[in-house]
Amino acid sequence: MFLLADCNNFFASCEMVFNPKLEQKPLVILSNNDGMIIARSPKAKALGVQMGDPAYLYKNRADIIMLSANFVLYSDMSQRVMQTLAKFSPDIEIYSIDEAFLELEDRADLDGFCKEIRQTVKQWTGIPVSIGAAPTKTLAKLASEWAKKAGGVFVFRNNEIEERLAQTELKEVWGIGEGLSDRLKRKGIYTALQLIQADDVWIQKQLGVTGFRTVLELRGTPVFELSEEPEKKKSIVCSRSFGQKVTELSLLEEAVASFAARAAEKLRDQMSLTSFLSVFTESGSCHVHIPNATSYTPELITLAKEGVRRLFRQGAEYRKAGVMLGDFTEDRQGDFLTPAKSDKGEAMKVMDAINARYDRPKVQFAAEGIKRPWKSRRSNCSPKFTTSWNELVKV
DNA sequence: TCTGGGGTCCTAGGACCC
DNA sequence: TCTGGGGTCCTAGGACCC
Repeated sequence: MFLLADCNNFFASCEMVFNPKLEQKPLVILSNNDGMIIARSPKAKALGVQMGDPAYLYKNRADIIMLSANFVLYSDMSQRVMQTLAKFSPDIEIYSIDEAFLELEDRADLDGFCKEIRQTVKQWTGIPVSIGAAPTKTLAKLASEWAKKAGGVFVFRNNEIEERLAQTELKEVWGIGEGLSDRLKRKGIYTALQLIQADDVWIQKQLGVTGFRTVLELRGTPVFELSEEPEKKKSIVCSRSFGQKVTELSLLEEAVASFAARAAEKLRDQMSLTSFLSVFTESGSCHVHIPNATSYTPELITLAKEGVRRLFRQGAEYRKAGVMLGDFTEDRQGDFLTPAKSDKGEAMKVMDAINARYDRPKVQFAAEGIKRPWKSRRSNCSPKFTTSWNELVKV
């Protein structure tokens, strides 16, 4: 059986753990730059606040608490939840910041086991989770949604498929988004049950092979396996909206240098080298092939700055920019002109180690800027309760 | 007059996920 | 006036190979 453990209102729940007064209030968490709503507490949902709503819609609502996103806190809390879940099965796939699949043998008391998991996560971390259990990952995803209305746990076996799927709308299904859902509706398919009863060839034609796999899973045939090892990324992006419009080239250079440095950190973290860099703004992009694959921040900063100089137009107002890395390798293909050995890698290791160890100020490159007027707005952010000695929760 | 059959790689765009 | 930041996979079509 596959279990999907899904944290309820995850970002809002993280805030409530350290500030229980928030439990009584409509609470929303804002995206970077405080632009839009990316998480809502139950009370905020009850008021009709939608995911993705722009923040300004609620600016004058004194009853709604709005917090800037505190991703440092959320990812630390996520790790605690995942470590707790891993105690219950060695076969665990961390699917996203707030979801994990577990795979285990079916058992008569599976319902009780799921309740125990839920209880333990709540007690050890403070985070409420919903758990769905089913013979396939796609059905487990559905079950976890039903769990939210069934006391937190829902165990789902093959003999209930028809009955349940008859009441399941297409867009609730993992892998079927709004586009495909609308397309199928126009063909007269409204429920998941109608979909799994359709003709195989027809389904493949409408949904492609990915959609067909989803249908097999809905029928109770496992297709998607648990992937326990996090795959290495094939591309890495770092992009941000600016806190204020940027019109000066020097500031735009600072920003992309800083994005390149963050992307390079992620690249070294998965021990890859990149041979492709792209710089982009709202109005265009500039791609560079890198002959000697690298993860050395200064080289990437240089390329990013060159790229943005080519994109820059005097008089234009820039609201966001980003850097993307791609075409990764693990080994450098040497050439006669590049020294085989250098201390570049060691320098990056030391820098990464210092930055991992200390909260702030971080070691950074001068090119990333000091004052950074382009930084995203984060006007109402909670402390880093669990990761900064200066911001520990006070009791 | 009549003209095959089998591949690969790359890219852009679309769809989806959190 | 104000609206994030990441990722993945698949497909079709073009270009090319023998």
